[in-house]
Amino acid sequence: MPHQKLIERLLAVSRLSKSEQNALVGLPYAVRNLADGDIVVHQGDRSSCCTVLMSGFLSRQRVISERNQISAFYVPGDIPDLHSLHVPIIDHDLCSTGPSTIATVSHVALRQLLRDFPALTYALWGETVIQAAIYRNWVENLGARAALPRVAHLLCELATRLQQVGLASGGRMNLPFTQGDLADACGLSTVHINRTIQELRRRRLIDWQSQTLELLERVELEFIAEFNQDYLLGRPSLAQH
Amino acid sequence: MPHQKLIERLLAVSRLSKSEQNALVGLPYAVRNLADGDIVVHQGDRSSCCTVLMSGFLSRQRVISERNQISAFYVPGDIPDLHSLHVPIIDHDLCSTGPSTIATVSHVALRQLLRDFPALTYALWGETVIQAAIYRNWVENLGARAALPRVAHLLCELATRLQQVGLASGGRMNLPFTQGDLADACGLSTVHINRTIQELRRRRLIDWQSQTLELLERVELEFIAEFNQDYLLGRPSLAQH
DNA sequence: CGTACAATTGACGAGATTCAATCTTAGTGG
DNA sequence: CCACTAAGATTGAATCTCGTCAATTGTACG
Repeated sequence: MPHQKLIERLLAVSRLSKSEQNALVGLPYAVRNLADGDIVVHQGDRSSCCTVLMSGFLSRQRVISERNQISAFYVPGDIPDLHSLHVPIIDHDLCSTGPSTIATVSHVALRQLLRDFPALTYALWGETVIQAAIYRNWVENLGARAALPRVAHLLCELATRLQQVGLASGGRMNLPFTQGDLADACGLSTVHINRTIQELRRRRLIDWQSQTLELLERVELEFIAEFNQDYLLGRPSLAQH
Repeated sequence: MPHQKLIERLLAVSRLSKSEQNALVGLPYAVRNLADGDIVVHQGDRSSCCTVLMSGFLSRQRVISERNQISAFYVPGDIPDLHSLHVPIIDHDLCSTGPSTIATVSHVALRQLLRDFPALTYALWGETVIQAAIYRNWVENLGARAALPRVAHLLCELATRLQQVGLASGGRMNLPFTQGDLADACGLSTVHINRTIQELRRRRLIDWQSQTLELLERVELEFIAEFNQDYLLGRPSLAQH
């Protein structure tokens, strides 16, 4: 399987031996470049391979009540359709937000790998556990937070995930999202997202221009968002106590 | 591990050999009875065992922005804290809604079992995949649907999950939830939940009294909710084509 | 330099919240 | 068996957050 970012992520979450890492690296894969808006997998497709995001961003989206709802963003190192190994019918569009690069690995090859290295099964299960925790936090975000803390929470999450794979330092990151994308993810209208972002700017909490987002007052922002990064760390045990 | 409902669920999702089923059944466990409102696991606890819900309902909840947000309901056969095997620090309260019975299985015993029967690792991973799909649907529900379809969708989901374990037939089920519980799950106020339920009653879509919910016009209700049960089935492949 | 798309702004409306009161129901003790 | 109590369900009124509509401005790209 490709790419150091995935290995980085998995190592952050699980302990993998050198041979397991090598087996991952040795997986056959195909690389594909995507442009903004390209759809990787369509809703209804039957999938026979998994996708590893190598660079850029993907989003999972589906039209609900005539509204395009984004239910997940993916950053490099993520495997957005890992679940297709269990449930091959895809029920969302997976699409590139900004240009991106992906690698695809066939289910067949992946299953063989997991048979040979059971610890990898466990490690990938751990990936699913973290993805579930992210969804859970989105549920809370959409269910309980007003617009400002809701947007703040999403930005904190993205910043932390990008940091984990070395794509954000000092709170600065490249983010090719439009305000419409944010609106679709936060369950708000573009108009209201616009006003919310302006408010975040006015309070000097963020700086966002020409696809570069900078979190200016990280502590204050995380306070407003009630953000706690523990759910993104596979091993909070190391961060605690 | 205890209980036929879990086996039923796992069999619905994965193929398990007799010996694997027997190994599951043979796991040592402790049974506990809970009263309404009892907390199984507290936010912040370090968990050393997993919980299998045998009867009744559990809910996962946490206070977000001074609001109690429920991010999941669990029905018999579910393992609400399966993820604690990977991330032992629990970041939500898990509490009994109505009386319930649970069985606890130590992580140690479970890990040993998974070492002996790799197929069970895969099967439990599949459980996590389904739980993630449920979260994803909640994200969409909270992000995109107005109150009426939102409540309808939740009721359809619960009915389907209860059906899977034989606890709902003909759309009738025992449901010990208060309107406040629904409100916490749907991200709405109790007042608005009340009005929404009245509207569902007025349209003769549901009948709900003395803890018994009946879905009267299932097709119509699912249409309003845009509900599709595929995400709850581990093997949509069998339901399709 | 025009075109298309994203961002911004203002005015208005609707869905949902809040507050507060009342009604209903189930459980309790006398 | 019934009054008493507490929790849940219901109702009305006022309010507010956020959505919709529609127009305008800004910006990247050919």
